[in-house]
Amino acid sequence: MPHDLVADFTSRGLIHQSTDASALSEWLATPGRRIYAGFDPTADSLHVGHLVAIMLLRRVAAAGHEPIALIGGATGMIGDPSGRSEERNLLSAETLAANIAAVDTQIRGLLESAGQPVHVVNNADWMRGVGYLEFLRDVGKHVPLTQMLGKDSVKSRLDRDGGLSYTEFSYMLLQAWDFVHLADSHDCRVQIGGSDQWGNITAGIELGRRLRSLDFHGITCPLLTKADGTKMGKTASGAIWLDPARTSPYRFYQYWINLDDEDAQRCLYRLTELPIEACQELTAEQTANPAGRATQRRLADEITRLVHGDSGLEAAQQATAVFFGGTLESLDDQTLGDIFADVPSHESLSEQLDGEGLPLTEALTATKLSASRSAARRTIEQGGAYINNSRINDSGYRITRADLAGRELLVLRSGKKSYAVARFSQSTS
RNA sequence: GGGGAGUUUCCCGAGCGGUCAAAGGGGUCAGACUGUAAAUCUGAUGGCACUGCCUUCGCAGGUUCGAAUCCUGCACUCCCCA
Repeated sequence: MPHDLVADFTSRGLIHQSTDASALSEWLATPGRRIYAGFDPTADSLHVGHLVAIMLLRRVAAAGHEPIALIGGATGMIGDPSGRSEERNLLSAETLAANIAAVDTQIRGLLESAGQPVHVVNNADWMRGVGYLEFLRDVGKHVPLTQMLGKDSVKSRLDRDGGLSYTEFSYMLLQAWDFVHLADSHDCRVQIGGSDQWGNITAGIELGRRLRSLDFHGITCPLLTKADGTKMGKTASGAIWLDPARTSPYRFYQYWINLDDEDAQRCLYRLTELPIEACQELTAEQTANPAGRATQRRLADEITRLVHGDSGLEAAQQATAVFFGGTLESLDDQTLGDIFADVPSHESLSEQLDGEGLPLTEALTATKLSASRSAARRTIEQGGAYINNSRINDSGYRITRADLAGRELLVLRSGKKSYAVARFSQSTS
């Protein structure tokens, strides 16, 4: 099923800039070409923003080529100024090592099912032994300053008050050298990345020409942004992570379900492996019946399955079905218990329900549904608080055993879509 | 080295001795309308034992019945002249 990679990218709106298209197509006409994209280990998990690059590499594999995922163990020590308005904080060596290990595992998990050999490399492995003088002579000598100063990433930062440090300024040299190194070690000639990587990629292309007399190619894809201009995957409460310990499958799934129509449609093309025709059908269905949210549902299904597997998707769907499915009448502890771990939840002792009961404000803050008791009180007074989906208007309300949905669980809700399950277990002491 | 401007609640930004938990905007949260959408409208937005109390206006002191507002010192930021 290999197909034309460039055509595939183009039809999905994945090309922002690229080097000479005909030369690129010619190179890619032979199956098994190695193509790389880089990931800097800035945290111990990838997040939604990295998903585009991951999907690009999966498409590379689907097109019969071999993806190389480069983890920036070396470059991560420096910090890429691209797309950044401020100097980055340097990470400690220990943090970095932990991040690299975690990201390595994630990337393999996401790419190995794509059906081609996957190469995961760490540029620290080849940068570590390189001395400063050696690097300046072998690499720096071949990069004109005018070229470096001309990069948008550098220019925009120089225009700002903060400027940028020599360290960050040098970043592109490292990435350029990575490209040359991968050409040497893996015969890799193509680098792909987000549109903010264009400057770094072309730096590598230039270096390849000077040092090896080779033609390198590059493709960047548009940075995934939402219709309102903000970055994809950013919410008020932080990034949406791929690590289930940071962002539960349920939250992850809900993120996609909640996208507005326009964003969901774009993501369908760019972040799923559904054939173009299927995408078109879904968007048509969406237009015909907006309330069905066909695009959002399919998008959430596809991405959640890829990242969290069938079991993660199932858990997310189950929780969604229970919370958004209408009545909560038929709730039993079994069903809720399964959801318990996946949504913000809280466990406390059932004794709290005896006597006067547990203040609802207390329960809302304990489940993180409200930031403070004042906030909880406000939510209740404004009509945003629910127990088992019935609205509670009394900010002095106390939860008692009568409120339990099953034997020991009940569902709290704040606003339209924030749910939490509270469990009241018997004291063990 | 000299001269000037600044540091306010999540962010921007008013305030220049009491009526200041501090205008306005943004963001966020809740409500209405909807489709778990967008847009729009409404309300809320430091904490708590909430008609009250406590903590906040760079940091540390001081003046005053009373300070975000005045004085002193310190830290950091920016601008101009060298």
